[in-house]
Amino acid sequence: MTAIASAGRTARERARAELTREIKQEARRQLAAHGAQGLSLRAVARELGMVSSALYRYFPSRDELLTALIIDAYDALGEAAEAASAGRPAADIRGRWEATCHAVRNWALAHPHEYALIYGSPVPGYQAPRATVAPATRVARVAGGIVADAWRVTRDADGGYPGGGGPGAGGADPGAGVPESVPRPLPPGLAEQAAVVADVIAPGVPEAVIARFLIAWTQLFGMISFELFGQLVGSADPADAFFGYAVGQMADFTGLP
Amino acid sequence: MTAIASAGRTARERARAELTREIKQEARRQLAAHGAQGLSLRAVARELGMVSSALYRYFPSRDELLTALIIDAYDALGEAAEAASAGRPAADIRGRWEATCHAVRNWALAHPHEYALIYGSPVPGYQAPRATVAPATRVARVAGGIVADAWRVTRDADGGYPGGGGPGAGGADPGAGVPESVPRPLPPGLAEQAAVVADVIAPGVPEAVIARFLIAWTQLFGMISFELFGQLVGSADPADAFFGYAVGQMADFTGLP
DNA sequence: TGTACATCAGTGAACGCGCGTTCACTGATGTAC
DNA sequence: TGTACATCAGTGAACGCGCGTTCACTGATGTAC
Repeated sequence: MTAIASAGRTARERARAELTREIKQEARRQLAAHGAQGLSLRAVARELGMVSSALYRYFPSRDELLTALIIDAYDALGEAAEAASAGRPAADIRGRWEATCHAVRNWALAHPHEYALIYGSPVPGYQAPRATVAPATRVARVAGGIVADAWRVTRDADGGYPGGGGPGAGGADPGAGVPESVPRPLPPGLAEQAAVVADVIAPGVPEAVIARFLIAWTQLFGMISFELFGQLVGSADPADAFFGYAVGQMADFTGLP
Repeated sequence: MTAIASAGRTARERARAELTREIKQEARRQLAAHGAQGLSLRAVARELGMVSSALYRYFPSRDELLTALIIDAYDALGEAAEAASAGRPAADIRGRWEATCHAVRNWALAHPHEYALIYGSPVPGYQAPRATVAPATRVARVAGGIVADAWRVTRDADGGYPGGGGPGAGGADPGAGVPESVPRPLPPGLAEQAAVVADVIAPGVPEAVIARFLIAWTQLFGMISFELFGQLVGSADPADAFFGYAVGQMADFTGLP
């Protein structure tokens, strides 16, 4: 019985860590059954065989418990995306993009209520605290990294990145031909916003590419939300084929090699 | 005092219609304040100066009231889209598309909680009845009509609709060039689903075009949801410029002239 | 190593609140003759 | 046109339920000497 230097040193600390985990786990179950608004401290306590007031030793209020669940959800999604991207060779840019998109969808399908918690309608009366901002960007960072790599590769190859003739580019090109390839100049405010996004998530990538990436990104989550929330019933449901197709199309659209 | 043949004939009927309207109106206010789960019959009655049991003369249960609100929301959104599209000349296809997209966004911004009610996370424990299906398709019908018109125009002009060389087309074209214009073959299930969508919403339009339209459509709602639910904070917020840009890009992508 | 004290987890009762729905009722409005 | 009866809107009390949070408490665990 050597003293194992585990995470929680004393028995108290270990018990506390474990119960904290169990509370969140049970809360997640409740989330799945009754939604965020239906998450009840009393029900969680009941299920764990505790008295409701005991939970206040672990979370100072219901909202703090919700916050913990939100942060965990963002982290789990971010981790899934990171693993998916890392599972492909760094040079396989399109493979990383597709794997990441599918990982996001798969996580959402596997944890629909946690997905709804972070990407669905906000819980009325609940204001997400600052602590949730950082974990929220984690998944976008994965995608941004892929776009940044794509940009570097394409530029080094021939500088022929569509609509991205350099930072701030995307000037009017009246060229005819296939409509969807007409580059449009970025409207005033968007270029600045895209520059900020690039700084945070994909340094060095021109604004025009970031703008297209944002379009692809909102498409991805719009598609997943539609699938999850039942909006595709009667059209692209089941959504597997549509999803795979859209992911490829949006990779093209963003200009991934 | 001639007998005015108004909608409700007797005084009772008129009073009933009016109160029904007032109840829904007050319920909408509650929705905005506390979300769908926080909608309370008692609170609605209280606000109207009635006793809670009186509401049961108008709606047999809380869920029926929710259903009425959902149907009204779909109808209001559909009507806004129809008006926007009809406000442009029929031949101005891109103008109709952009007006429709902006109308959807503007309605969502003006009625965020009603938008959340129909496009946000589903209310747990509430199962939308069949009666909500038809109104739900109304807004999509507007967009489908525009795509159908676009298809007719482009085909009659030169048959050069991108990726749409006829129904069921979209075959592999290995052409190099700008990445986002590479037509990809539709995966197995998607072509059939797209054909069904075409039948309902945009008759005669080839599957490949419908598939792109579905991508544009999910992008539109993904973007609006991100804006409304606070997911764009730190990137494309405020979203006006991004929205306008994306609408144009997705019109290109769908192949609108 | 053993004792005295401080810290902490969990209890059980209580506060004050709101909810959806049912039911027997009163009184006003509408209808048939 | 006037009366008798049926329909319907709204009342008020009640049922049975669940919720978040506070508080004084007991007893176990940890720490300092």
